Amino acid sequence: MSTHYKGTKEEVSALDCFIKLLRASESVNAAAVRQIQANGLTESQFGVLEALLHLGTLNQNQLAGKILKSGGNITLVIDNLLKHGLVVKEKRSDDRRCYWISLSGRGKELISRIFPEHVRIITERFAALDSEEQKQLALLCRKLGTANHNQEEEK
Amino acid sequence: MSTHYKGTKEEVSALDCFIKLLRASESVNAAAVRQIQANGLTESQFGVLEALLHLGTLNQNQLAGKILKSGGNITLVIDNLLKHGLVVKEKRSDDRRCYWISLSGRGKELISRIFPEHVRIITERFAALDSEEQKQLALLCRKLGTANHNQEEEK
DNA sequence: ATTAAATGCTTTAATATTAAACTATTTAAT
DNA sequence: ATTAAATAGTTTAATATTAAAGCATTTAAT
Repeated sequence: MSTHYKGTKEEVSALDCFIKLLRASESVNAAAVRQIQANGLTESQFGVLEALLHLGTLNQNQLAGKILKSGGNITLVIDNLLKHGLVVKEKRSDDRRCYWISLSGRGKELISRIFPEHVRIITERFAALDSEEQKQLALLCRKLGTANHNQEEEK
Repeated sequence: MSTHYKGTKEEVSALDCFIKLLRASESVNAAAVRQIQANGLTESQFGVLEALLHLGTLNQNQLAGKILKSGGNITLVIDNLLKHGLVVKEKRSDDRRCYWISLSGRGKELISRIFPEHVRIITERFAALDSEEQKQLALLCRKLGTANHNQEEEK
């Protein structure tokens, strides 16, 4: 995480790139998180509501995958959303190990109101890059993400 | 955070780019975190040790800035590093509000051993991009981060 | 010199997160 | 049909994180 490290050309380049990647994503994300918290939600709660809005009813396992959190954590996140009356949890009849999680009326109202604002904030931040640059950035990130994903699988 | 959102061209492009940026940095970071944890450190502890290795003695405030965590949190992180005998904490004589935090012998030995491996892991992941692509990615990220940084200041 | 504000750090309380052990249920193998 | 393995979710214990309030010290204003 430093620009002071003496290594090979490849290492210096990769490390430098990594730091800038982290900083950029942290920086944009910070703006998003501020808005999310201003609306009384945690990042995880927002992630769950957003997934339910755009993908419809899901079970907890699927939600855990979507927001990259552990199963145990999802139990608590859903629990808190239930307390706030933002989601509905129903035991499935066809597989009684699972629950259907979906948006309540209030939940749908909330996330439908917040999400466009969320998009606006992200879009504002990305205005620093023109359309072509965004396309390039997305491509490079995908290349990096995909390559890494494959490496995970190999193990 | 969805590819299902119907918005303007700008919004769809920004959102898509944002998701890929997040995924890419999460993906590379995950590999780094695995190694850090395998060595019995938390991400924050690693960040502090790394800062001390490359920047020398710092006070807690400076460390908080480096690893982007709250002051209260640094107190605990340093405390835990002290317990493991990896850092040294000395009250400054010229400003008795501050402490000098520096690496202990063991701490220096540990981070000096771990860091090159850390670099190797990052470099491996970034091998998915050639030198020119890395330069482009770094540039785009810097542009994004810098722009955002400015927006923070404005408020 | 005195006082007010700022700074550096700690403590506390609330919340989030994970890993691991656990229960209940379903699927697959024989 | 019985049993073993896999899957979905919960609980628990340990740790991390933050925000806010507090203490000690330094700096700046008068």
